[in-house]
Amino acid sequence: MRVSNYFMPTRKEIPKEAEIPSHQMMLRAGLIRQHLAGVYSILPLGWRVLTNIMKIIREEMDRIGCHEFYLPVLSSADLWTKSGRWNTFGEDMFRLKDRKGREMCLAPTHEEVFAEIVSHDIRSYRDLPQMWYQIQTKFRDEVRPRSGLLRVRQFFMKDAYSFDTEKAGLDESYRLQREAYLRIFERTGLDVKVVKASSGAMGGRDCEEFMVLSDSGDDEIVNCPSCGYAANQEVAESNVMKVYGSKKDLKKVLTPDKRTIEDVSAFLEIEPSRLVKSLVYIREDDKKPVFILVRGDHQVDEGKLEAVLGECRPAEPEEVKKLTGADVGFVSPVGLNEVEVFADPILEGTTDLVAGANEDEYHVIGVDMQRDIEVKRFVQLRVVQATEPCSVCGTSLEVSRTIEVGHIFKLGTRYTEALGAEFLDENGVSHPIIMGSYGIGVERIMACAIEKNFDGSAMIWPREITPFLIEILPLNVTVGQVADLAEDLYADLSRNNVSVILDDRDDRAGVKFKDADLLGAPVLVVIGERNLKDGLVELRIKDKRISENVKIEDLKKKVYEALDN
RNA sequence: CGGGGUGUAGCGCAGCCCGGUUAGCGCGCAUGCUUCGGGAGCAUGAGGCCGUGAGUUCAAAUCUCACCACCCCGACCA
Repeated sequence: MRVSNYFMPTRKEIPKEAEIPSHQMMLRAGLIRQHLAGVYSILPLGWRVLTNIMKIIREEMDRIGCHEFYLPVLSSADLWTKSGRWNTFGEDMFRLKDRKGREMCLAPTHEEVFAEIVSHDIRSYRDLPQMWYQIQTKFRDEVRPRSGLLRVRQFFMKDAYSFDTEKAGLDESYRLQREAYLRIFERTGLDVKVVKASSGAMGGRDCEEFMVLSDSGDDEIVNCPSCGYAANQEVAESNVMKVYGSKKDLKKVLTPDKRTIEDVSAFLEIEPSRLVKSLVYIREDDKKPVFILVRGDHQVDEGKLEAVLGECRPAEPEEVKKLTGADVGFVSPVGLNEVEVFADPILEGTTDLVAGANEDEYHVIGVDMQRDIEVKRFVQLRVVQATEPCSVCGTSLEVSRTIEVGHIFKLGTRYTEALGAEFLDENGVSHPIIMGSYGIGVERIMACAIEKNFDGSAMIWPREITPFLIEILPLNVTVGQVADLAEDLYADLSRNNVSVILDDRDDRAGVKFKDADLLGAPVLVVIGERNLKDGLVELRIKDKRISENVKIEDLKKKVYEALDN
């Protein structure tokens, strides 16, 4: 490729809509342009990176016997109604009607469509197991698209599905996918952490997420540097020591206008950890209120909460008032036995606590969890904070922001049962097929690779996904010898199918260097008059931090060496 | 959806408070001359429904209202 006729619209200034490094880089280097919130055009340079990533994914999927499909994006409402997701996907699904008024959607994922194919064309245990995948555009009407390509409404997903006759088979399919994922992320140059996660709307049992540590991410993981325990915050646990306290009688105290933990704690001169934080949530299925209790210095994690309660929402202040007779800030389950209570385990058996009195301007002290509150279930609902002890080995935990690049699920029979995908076993007995689901966000891989390899002005791409492996930079193409040498090297590399780009523009050196920095080829050959006088050419192996002047006669040999390692 | 912010030339911004000539600056773009190993210098030039609509006014980029778009922070996901 020649820069002179390539479309690579670089930008000197950072577009103001971009805050995170990958977004800035992609706009400045001319990889993408925004079309709508969360919808981007991918320009030639960006497309080269994405196709490289897809190529790696295809190779690794093929390697484990997973076969590529191409499924429709347009999908009928019927199918989604059968699986129950026409409703549960809610607003996140793009919906439309055809000219006859038939309801359809733009598929946000493809469990249903694959399961439908299985249900039609797989009959026997002899046909199983199968692993299928596709790399396809997905549409999700995200509540808030953001962070460049990290959270968008139209994106490429590699989604794979496994179909097995028994649980052990699913375990094996899952293992194969998991290992393929690790290879994919290694080849794309990402350092991933595999964490336990919540399966959320997908349903199913076990699942793990592949996370790249980055401050630009919008996920939080907890991990133990010692034993390797790692989990998404939404399922993470820790082992905080209980503080028991002494037995005291319950006593009502005046706490005028002290509504927050900080206020009450300061006013009564009692540590926040001695307070009980009582929150009221309304469960969506039966519309009943529930009390959620955590220690005063802790936060409730709504992800964990939903895992226990199902869908729920914080109660409105009026609802709290009606339930307890007091304003938010003065409430607790003390004396309200008819309301269900879920409490964090570190409160279990503790005493001498402070809680709301269910009367405005009053709290109660001397609360005894056992004596004064009837807890339905003790379960970890709190946000795990950094430095809390690991529940496995006791080491101080780390909490990090991450970007989710992959997610694998052991789905089980949720979709196959709903869609009637069954097989006959050796005895002619019918069983639902056991399914697994495995996703990768293709653009997110690109964004993550940038987050790790862009320093604000220059990019160095990982070799397997770089748009070009090597760039040739003749500094002054009007000088015959410079141009000739560049053209000669370019012709040679092209002949050998090396991914090469030649900046043959008659432009100033500074401009060409800056564009080369944004282009990010790991190998750069700088051909300038100054060095040429001494018979030298500059070879930069940027991903190895090497820069050397090599003799013209050694150039090709050195270049191929640089490309090889 | 709740909270915060921004819409003026392709990009980055000033002007708006306190209405009043042909709406400005930098970058980029075009042409010419000079320059030529890290986003050059000089000169000339093209490029604007001041987000949209309604209102107030003799007069609106500027004031009022509504709407729209985009960005950021929170709840969902690859």
